[in-house]
Amino acid sequence: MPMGEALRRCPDAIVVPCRHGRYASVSAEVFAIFRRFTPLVEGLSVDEAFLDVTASQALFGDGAVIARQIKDAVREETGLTASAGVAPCKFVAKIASDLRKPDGLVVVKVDDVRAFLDPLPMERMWGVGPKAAERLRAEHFATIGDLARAPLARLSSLLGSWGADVQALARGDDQRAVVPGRGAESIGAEETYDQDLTTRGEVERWLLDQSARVAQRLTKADVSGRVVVIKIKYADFSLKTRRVTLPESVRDTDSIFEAARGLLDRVAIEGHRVRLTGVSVGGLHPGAPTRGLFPDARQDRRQRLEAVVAEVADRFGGLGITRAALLTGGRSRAS
DNA sequence: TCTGGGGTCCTAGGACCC
DNA sequence: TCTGGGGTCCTAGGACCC
Repeated sequence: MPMGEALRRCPDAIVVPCRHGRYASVSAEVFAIFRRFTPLVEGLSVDEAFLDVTASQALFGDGAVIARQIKDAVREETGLTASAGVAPCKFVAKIASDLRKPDGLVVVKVDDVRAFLDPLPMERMWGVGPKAAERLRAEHFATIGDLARAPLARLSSLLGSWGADVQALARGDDQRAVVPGRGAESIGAEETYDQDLTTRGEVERWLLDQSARVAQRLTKADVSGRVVVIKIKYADFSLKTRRVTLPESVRDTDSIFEAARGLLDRVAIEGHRVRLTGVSVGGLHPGAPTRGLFPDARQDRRQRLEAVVAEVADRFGGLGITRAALLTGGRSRAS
């Protein structure tokens, strides 16, 4: 729930700030442990990854042995428990790892895949969320086995072109390879406000703040992007997104904010109650922008300014340096 | 119960070009 | 001058995941 609501209900609550930097560094330690066993590590999120250990078994033992070693190393070196699933394909491994959290280890051998999947509720499947589950349930589907056995035409009429993929997965047929080193495809910042924003000025101030944070993260990750997206959620939770593809990629606060402000002309603000705003940059590629929207000298200064701001934030936490426009008379964040 | 913040992927329609 | 198919890019929205 929004922090404001939590504190209303629980005025004596102790609020502990998130430590994203800490989570990132522990995540790096854990991923480094994974890479001791195979270079084929595909990160899924900060705390989850696929490992292809097919070629590592001669060195370390079979999948179950490797999973045990990784769990032990993670516990010894970071103090964290980890859950693992060992299976012939990604889809089954993912389900297996979810089954006995925390500190679980579930092994599914090739010949046991169908027997393992069949009785599980279909909601266990990756990609079957509340909406799809509701539709399937109405047609009396309940387990993954039901999906595996259904006439394909029936699944296709319910799920469209996705039906065939779902059935293949339900039968344990997943040919997808483990693809290491996939970087982020977009980087964004957003906030839900404790009190709705009602004026364009307030919304712009937050978009500037969010643009600055995105610029910092882009700079730190050494990537730039051409697509700028804004997100506006109203008090009734309806959502609007507007995006623009720029002629050149960007990564500095001013360029991102200028694009965001332009997009703001295309959504209604005055007279509406805005509960959330967000800015993100996609279409990412490695490195600084090759050519900027501004003359070189100016672009160059912006780049250097952005690098310094990122470094200060890195050393002192949060926005060590910020813009004067962000310091005056605004409303506080919900969390 | 009403709803964090960070993402990914897919679809459908429109513009544009050859 | 009109028509059509195919490809690509862009945009908005939705479902889903951690």
